[in-house]
Amino acid sequence: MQQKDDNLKDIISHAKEYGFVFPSSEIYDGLAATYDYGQLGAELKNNIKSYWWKSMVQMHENIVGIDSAIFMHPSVWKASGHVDAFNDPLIDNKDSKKRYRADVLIEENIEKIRQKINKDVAKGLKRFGDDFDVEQFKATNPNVLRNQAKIDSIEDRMRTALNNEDLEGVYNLIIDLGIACPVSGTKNWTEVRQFNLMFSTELGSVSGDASKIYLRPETAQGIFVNFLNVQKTGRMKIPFGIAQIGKAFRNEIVARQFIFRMREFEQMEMQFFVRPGEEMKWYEYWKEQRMNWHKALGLGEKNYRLHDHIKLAHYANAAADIEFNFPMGFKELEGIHSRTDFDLKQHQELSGKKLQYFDTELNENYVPYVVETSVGLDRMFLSVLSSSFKNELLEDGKTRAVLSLPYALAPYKVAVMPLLKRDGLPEKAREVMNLLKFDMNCIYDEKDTAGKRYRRQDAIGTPFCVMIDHQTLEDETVTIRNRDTMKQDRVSIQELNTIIGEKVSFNSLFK
RNA sequence: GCGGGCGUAGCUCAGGGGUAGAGCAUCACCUUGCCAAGGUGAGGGUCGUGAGUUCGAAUCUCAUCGCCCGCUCCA
Repeated sequence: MQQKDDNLKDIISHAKEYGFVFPSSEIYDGLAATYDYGQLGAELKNNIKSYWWKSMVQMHENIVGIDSAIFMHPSVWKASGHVDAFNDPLIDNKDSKKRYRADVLIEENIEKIRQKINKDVAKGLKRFGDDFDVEQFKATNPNVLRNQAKIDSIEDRMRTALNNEDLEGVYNLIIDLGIACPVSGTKNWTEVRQFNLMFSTELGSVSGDASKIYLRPETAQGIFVNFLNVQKTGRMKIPFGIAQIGKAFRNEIVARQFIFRMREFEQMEMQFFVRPGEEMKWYEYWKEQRMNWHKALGLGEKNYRLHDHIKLAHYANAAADIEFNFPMGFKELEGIHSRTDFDLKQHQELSGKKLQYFDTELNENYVPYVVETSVGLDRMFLSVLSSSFKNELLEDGKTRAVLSLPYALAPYKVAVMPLLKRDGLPEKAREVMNLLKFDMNCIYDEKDTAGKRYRRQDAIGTPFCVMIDHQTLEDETVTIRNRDTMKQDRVSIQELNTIIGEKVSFNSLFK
């Protein structure tokens, strides 16, 4: 484990040193768990997006892509369940260091009082036997009445406080009830704090409740609200999918572990609309497809595993994670969920608009079921980076830092370099670079010794280095050096585009 | 929020009361010429911030801020 943590540290500093990922706002001491992608990170990230987009959208006739807004109508999040389900008042016990949901603590207290009533009822039953009228007893017994009044008053105070978002009121209620921590037994509480999953902001220039809107906590809803738009304008026939890449925001209580869990992150999602009753078939189909997609990258098959969820979210009837062996251990990389017709039905209800599909084969209308695939782009980035980063021990006892990125994902595909900074070699190198730069991202480097330059390219994952030497001037050939084998071949300049182009193309991944 | 760790040059760190150092990196020149770390020179730091103690604080005290790790939450 120690080894693994150190490994993550090395990756973080390597990422910073070479311009992949910087801590955000670093000159102001940074902002917790927020990161910026640098010049090479942006290239790598874009390449990952391309890999996903090409394989999901362009290679499936029945999947199209959209790009919806981050701001959405507030009702969207009521419909999706996000407003109600993720809005918890939390409180900490200072002695046990345990954190509780404040409303749950109060509920438990109420439950205790309810038990007292039940005890009294049980006593009555024992004493009077079959003649005992439970309802009448509850309505008249002073003990029961007193306890019931207590419950009513607590529930009333709690409801009022929660509805008014009066956190102090919730705190006072806990204190007044004398609730103690089950672990430490003390009543030494922190204040009650609200943890909202969603970030909110004000739309328009006048602040007020009416203009409060949220930053989307998932991109999926942008797809659901456009279901009909896309289906009709694209004349889509079920089964079909809508894909999207975009940012989402979640106010995680702890956002940690580099770019693995951030409050601002990017998702690559596809919602696949299917006939009711066929969802499990497609769920299995996409589980397999998505796993194959990951494995095609060649980061190591043993680094992936499938984890089926036992506890399901409120909208799902089946769910699985594709987990990756990150430096911190196996963690979720992609989720595949059978979301049923929950979302479309909810939107249909709240919007009052029919969100249905007329199936000409069945000759009937229905709300489609949905199978979702959702990859964390930043997690994908980390999986690629962490599994590619190596400190190799070479035969001569020296070490080299190398990023063995999949060729298609590498920020630069080729580095062009003159062996010497004179004799017309730099000019010739520029010529070669001009030949290649329209087809692939190139970098030019003439500083330092050849070996040093090779190492620099290894460290940023550039698959190929083309060296222009004196022989080049005579016969138009160059050496091309491979990042992984460190072997060189001499080839003619004319062949370069084909030779390199073939190897760095996405096609090799799709086959 | 709690607990722990850490803030000195771009990076890795040394220095623990007398006014800031090394290696690497950067830049220039020389040398070499296909797998990093040859030579010479140069630039670069109000030692996280603020207060206190002291003749004097990077160094001691207190506070504060930030980052990292762990715990609580997680679609």
